[in-house]
Amino acid sequence: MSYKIAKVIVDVPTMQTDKPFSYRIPQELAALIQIGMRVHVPFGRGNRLMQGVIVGLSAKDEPMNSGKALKAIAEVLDFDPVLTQEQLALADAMRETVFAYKISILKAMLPNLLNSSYDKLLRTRDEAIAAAYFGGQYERHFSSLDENEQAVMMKLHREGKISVQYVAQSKATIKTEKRLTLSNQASLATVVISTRAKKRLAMQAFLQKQDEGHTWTYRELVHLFSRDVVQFFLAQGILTLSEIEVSRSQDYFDQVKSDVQKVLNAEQAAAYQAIIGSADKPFLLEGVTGSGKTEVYLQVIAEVIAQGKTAIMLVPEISLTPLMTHRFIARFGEQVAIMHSGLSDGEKYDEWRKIAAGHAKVVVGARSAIFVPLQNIGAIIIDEEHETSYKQDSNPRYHARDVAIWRAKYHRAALVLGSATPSLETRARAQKNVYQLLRLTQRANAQAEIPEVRILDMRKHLNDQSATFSTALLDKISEKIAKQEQVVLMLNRRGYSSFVMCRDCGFVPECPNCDISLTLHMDTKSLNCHYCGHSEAIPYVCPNCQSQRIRYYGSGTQKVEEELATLLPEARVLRMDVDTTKKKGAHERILSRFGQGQADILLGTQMIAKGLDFPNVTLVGVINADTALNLPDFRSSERTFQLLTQVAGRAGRADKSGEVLIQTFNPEHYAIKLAQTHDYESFYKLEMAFRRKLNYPPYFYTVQLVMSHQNEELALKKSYEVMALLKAKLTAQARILGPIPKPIARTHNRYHYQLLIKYRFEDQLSAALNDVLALTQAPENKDLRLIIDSEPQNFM
DNA sequence: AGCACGCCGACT
DNA sequence: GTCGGCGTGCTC
Repeated sequence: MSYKIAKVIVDVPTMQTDKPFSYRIPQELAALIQIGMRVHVPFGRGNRLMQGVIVGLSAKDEPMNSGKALKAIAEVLDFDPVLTQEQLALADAMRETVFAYKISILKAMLPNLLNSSYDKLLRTRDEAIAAAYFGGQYERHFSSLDENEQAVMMKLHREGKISVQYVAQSKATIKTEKRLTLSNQASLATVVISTRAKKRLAMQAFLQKQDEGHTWTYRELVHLFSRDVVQFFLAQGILTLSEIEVSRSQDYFDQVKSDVQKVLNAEQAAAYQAIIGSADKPFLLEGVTGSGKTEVYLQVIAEVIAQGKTAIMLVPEISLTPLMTHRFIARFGEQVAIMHSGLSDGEKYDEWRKIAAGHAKVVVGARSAIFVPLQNIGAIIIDEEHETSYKQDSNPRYHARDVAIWRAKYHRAALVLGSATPSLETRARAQKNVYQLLRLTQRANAQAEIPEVRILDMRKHLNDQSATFSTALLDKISEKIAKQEQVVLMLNRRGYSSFVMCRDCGFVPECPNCDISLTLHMDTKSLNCHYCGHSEAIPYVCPNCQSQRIRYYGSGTQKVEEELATLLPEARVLRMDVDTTKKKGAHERILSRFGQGQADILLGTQMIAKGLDFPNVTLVGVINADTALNLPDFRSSERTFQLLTQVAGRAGRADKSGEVLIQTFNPEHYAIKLAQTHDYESFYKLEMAFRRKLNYPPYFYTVQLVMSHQNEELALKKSYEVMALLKAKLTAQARILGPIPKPIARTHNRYHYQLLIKYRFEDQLSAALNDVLALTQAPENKDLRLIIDSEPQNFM
């Protein structure tokens, strides 16, 4: 059977184009085309070429465009489908729950490089134009012209003097590596080298010991000797240069020693048996810090691979350090593919190709790795299941956990959600037996005791010299340093960022478009708005009081670092935050320096709470436990509890016992008190009671709607309209909160109002939300923007 | 998104 | 009279 019509979703993310369009399949392409391939199709009146994805094929040949002849597919971009049938089915399912356009969902499943960028290729036959604008050529890419020239081109096009062809540039490239081969060892001895050229002589001696045909990477030899010396032997014809295709991620397999399975304790073994035994329902693996969850994951994956299946392992982005990935590589070698945001687009593409080709059996990655095109999945594991980074906070607003549930069902794979402090939603499902609860209550390393946690009431420990440090914490730090032990200090970053402040009048520069202070960017020496990108110079004189004492406080951590330097001048401090870890590999460098004892104190934000394990750390200090508690978010207690519990687990993991000091202004708060005793189950019960009383998740589902408009009154007025529409459509049991202004009420010069729907059973919800969408599509609401976020994780 | 169609103001 | 401003609506 040959297909004549293809259903194509085009890359135009709007409500009106969010449906398949029918295209005729030309005879010559009929044999090539398959569902899941990318194509270029002429779209719109101008027939500009758009990228699209084939989601269906049909053998019917009657035109389906209300009488008009169908346009034909212009080009097929792939030799093999880039989206599997499973992924297309998943996209259909996501469409129902995630309010996003189909094309946005499909694009989220593909590596960026496959979303080609568009350019226009200009052609002319007019020699004068060719000489004037195209440098004597008859073709020129539109994007290579400057703005003025582009305007001229548009005019010439209107006059018919040049033709325009749309070209989609595939950004996908394949990386090569330079290699050097010892190809003429015989003449090595006869090469004339001055006795003063020590490096050349050294390399000559080195090469004489090697066999003919031995190959090194160019980098390797240059590193060993120097570029000039290598070039010398290359010029002498002793070495020859070649280039081979490499995967950009190859290098991380070097240096990793392979590793064998550890013996599981009774609890771990029971969990392992349960997980490999059945895939009827998802598992919640609730295990205290250090209980060896990772070893359970590793052995589950090993079993899955032994059965000829594959596995996905999700970890939060900030945990995805080499330290972590090495454990997987050490166990599974080159069967592992790593996907994280630190990779360049090219590297991600290489990993994706490796997975699509079936060369990877295990994928370790952050949120988006849940979409990888693995076949025959046997297990999906989500570590630190409670992390909010599993929910994407831009379109499509999916939760990796929900996608995982869908995929696990599709493949009949085991799904494991692991955490020391599960999200209430997940823990509640385990309560109701929707998930099977597995517990690990003992530390895998039996000698490592749970550290003692002390709470410091900052109201009683006020320190004359510092608002940040209580004397108790400072004394403890000095004590540890004197004993040559190490200290980790954590600053709860929420509520802090780098900013400029006048020390005389307290003036803080704010964004003219958004209600937020400008953040400092030392790399560009400017003040930038985190939301709208507004940028201005750093002031040297306070615009408010003309004082010259206007200084910057880097990130909160930078400010604390300065304070530490005056309070404890003898301490060597390493700072780890977004500023110091921006560069690739910086994260690891800081940690390895700390691990080698090059500093006494590691000062950082949330990121230090994750999985690090230094035997010499005997004190963990939390500088401000409560800044997150007062945020307008019903999950703030949960977040605080999770963070404190996690960071407390960082102390005393080996033979030395650890201490944890938590500074707070809310010492009586249950989230802090229960974190002190590592009592997740009590916290769960207490927090559930609050959620029940206030009708929040997990008792109720939530949907957040954010309306924004340049005009504040209109934003509010439209919000009320939306609310009225929802009220009319939904049952009386649904609660609608708001509209209230967002905590940052204005960004991009737009005012944001939010509504929160809390509901239990609303079969009309989807219809109601679609009505809201339709309302915002009306011409008079052109300037109104709407975001629909199902189960929002952040209310800021 | 981007492009054509269409309906109003400042020019030869 | 016409050129061109950008508001509106549609794209197989």
